Amino acid sequence: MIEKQYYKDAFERAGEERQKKILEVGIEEFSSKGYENANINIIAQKSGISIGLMYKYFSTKEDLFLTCIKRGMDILEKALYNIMISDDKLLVKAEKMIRTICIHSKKYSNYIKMYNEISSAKGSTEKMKLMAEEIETKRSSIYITSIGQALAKGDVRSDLDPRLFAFFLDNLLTELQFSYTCDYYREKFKIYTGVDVNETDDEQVILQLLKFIESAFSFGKEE
Amino acid sequence: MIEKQYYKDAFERAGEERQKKILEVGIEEFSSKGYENANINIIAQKSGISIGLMYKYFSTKEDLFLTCIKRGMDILEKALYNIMISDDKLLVKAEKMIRTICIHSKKYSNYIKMYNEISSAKGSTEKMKLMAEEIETKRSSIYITSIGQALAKGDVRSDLDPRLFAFFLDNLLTELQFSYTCDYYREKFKIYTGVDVNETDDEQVILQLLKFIESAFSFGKEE
Amino acid sequence: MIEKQYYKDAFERAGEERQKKILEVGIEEFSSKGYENANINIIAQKSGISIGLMYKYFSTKEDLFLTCIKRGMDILEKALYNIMISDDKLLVKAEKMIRTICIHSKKYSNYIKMYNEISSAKGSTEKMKLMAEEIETKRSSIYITSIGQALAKGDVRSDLDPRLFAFFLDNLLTELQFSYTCDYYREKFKIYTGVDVNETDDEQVILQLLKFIESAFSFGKEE
Amino acid sequence: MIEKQYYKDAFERAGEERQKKILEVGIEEFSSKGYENANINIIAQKSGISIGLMYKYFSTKEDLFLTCIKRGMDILEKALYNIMISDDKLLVKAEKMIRTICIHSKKYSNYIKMYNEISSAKGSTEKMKLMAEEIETKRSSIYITSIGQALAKGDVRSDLDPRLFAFFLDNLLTELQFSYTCDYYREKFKIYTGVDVNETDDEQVILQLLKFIESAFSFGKEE
DNA sequence: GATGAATGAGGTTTCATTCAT
DNA sequence: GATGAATGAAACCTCATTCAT
Repeated sequence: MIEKQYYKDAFERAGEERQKKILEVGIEEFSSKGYENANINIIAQKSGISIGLMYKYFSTKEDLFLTCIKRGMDILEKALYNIMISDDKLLVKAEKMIRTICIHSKKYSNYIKMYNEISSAKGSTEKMKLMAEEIETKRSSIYITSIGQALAKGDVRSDLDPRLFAFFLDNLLTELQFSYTCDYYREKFKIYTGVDVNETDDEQVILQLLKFIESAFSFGKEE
Repeated sequence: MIEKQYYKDAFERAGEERQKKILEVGIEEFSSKGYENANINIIAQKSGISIGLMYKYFSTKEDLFLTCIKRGMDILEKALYNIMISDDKLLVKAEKMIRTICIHSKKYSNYIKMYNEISSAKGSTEKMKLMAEEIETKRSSIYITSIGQALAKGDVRSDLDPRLFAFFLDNLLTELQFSYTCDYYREKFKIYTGVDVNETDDEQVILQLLKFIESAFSFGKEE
Repeated sequence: MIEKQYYKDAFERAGEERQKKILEVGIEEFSSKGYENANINIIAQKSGISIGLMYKYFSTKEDLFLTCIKRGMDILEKALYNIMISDDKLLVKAEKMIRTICIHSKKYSNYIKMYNEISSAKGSTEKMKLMAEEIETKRSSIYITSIGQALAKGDVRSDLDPRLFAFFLDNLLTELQFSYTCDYYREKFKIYTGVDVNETDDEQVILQLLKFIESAFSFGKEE
Repeated sequence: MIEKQYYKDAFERAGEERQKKILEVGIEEFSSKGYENANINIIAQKSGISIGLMYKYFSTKEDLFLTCIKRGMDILEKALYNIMISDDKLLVKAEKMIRTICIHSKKYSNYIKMYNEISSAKGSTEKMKLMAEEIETKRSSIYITSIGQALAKGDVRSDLDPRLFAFFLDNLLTELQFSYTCDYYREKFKIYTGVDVNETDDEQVILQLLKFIESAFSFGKEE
């Protein structure tokens, strides 16, 4: 995987302050209105730069969007990465990750919303595919590696396919993220559990999800 | 939950042939271009009716969209419902459902794409919420009831929260649907498993997912 | 002046009940939304008839509008006519008329609003001119005749032009009507007098207007 | 009263030439077709600018309309103001004003038509009310102040209410304006006087109106 | 007489992108 | 580097009127 950049060189030469501002404003705009309804002229204006300069930094609206996504994902990924790098057993890692996601989803809800946005973008361009590749490759390697290690140590059942189990694990965590941040998924969460995600008992959710995952990984494992 | 209709009465009076045509064209347009980029004038044109008449049938673009979604979901739901209504044990039901989803996701990919679209719509209006409520209430009741019955019969571990486990189960199946149909999720699937979803061995995916679910439900269960 | 009808013969053959209903609904729609924004389909619907039948009764939206106007004006004109037919002196008549206008403007505000609407219609068609002719000819004859009689009796100053004075009198009364009913004129009234027309002391307005008119007509008159 | 502006800042930055052109074209369009039937695309085109730029100058069609009105009214108001600022007695001022209105109504007929248009606009928005307030407050202060001064000097009868008399005076002059410019009112004028306003003897109209006003103000005045 | 389905031109407004300065 | 004026295609939605039944 190549670390691709979606901005022009000029953006790198811009001050860090300005970079940060543009991305912050962009993330706010894209996450609240969605890609199609976000207005790049307004993003420029709120960032305190001219629209002309904006196009010196990014070739298209899409590139700005992609750069915002990447920034959001990078921050989130770092948090998850630090957890997974530890020596803990898989299930301890899983627990930490779930807890982190509960906390982070609330704190960085805009990032999750953007991730939700991109995950439903139509007309997957080559750039979008690159983006998916970048984000998901990072994540998947964390999961797959961890499961692989656990498998080698005999910590988990031996008949599981590490890639597919990593996939399922990611699916559950991704949906949990959305449930904490995105309108539709929050509504869905409420319908299933009967309570709004804001007033839910996080511990109960975590406990049950851990049970779900734990058994999936441990079932039939030779002691 | 009230069965809400998003079309005007005039649409009901239109011939079945025409209804079908409009919905087909609409679903194709919405699923391929997304809500924002779909063009209602083109839908009318391709359906062989005037734009004026289109607005006699649906008050707004949103209403047409919602009607398309509902149509798609109803068809899919029926298939799932028939499986869940049987006397099979939970895990047998689960297997049948997973298989059905693999098949249906390919056949009715446009419906899934629309479902993906609505699940990331911004500015969730009251109507969108109603839609979510309708779709998810139906689905959740299938899962929750089934798990509840299994619980009563002692077929599954006794310490699980039926609502949350239903939620997790739905999460896994939803993501599987998307993986079979939506660009971003297909890319993601490929990254995790290493193969394109079109060329993957469905049996392997099904087998592994069943293992994942089976253990989650059965772990620690008293024999 | 020819008494022109703007409806088709079929409208005459329709039951009185229906005629009344259509006109009532039309007046409500036109006076509240204005000519351009009024919707003839809605008028038909609210009147309980089909749009097709509506066009059997009236050739165009304009004709329906004109018929509504006429109906409104006829009712109002009758009230004024009865006052003017009396034996009273001009100024007594004037007082009665002013009082009537205050009362009627409130009761039949929709008629006045339509009159205001037509008086600013653009692109004066031949029909509009006919309408103006009909309404204004009736009114003017009342004023001109009355002033003429007063002139003959020596009740008013001899150097006035009865037609122009009738014109000025009508101007004052027309504006008073509007002040009691139409948004813009109400605002204007408030600005000049300092109080909302709804909370104003009608007697003070009447008294002052009478003074204004009385002197205009009587000044320098030989006793 | 606050001097409100209905255009965006960008309009101010546009060259004076362009501003003038847009307003001229707008006034022509609005006054000839009325607000509803005026076409903002055509105004842009005739002004030699793109529709996009038009919307950089004015947020909505309504704002463009309001700006046109204001421009028209400002010019006219200045003319009236200069007359009223003089040392002349009230009746001399009145005569000058009437003469000015006769001349100006012909020269700036489009402005009067727009004023007529706004005075019958339905659904008076907050902006429309502000407009009314601005225009009428200026005018009323001219009349009320002048009458007040005349009252103080004993030039007019002492038992008149200056605000209401100002109101009546304005009513007469407003109707005169309309009679010289607006279709319906012209028709009405013809019906009352028997001659078309274009072929009428202005002097006779002025003379009679002055008589009407003069007596109203002077009647019973202590010599 | 009565219905109401059907038409389609037309108008307001938005916004990504360019380019002269 | 920086500005922001300018473009114009494109989309949603309305409604007077017709006509087959």
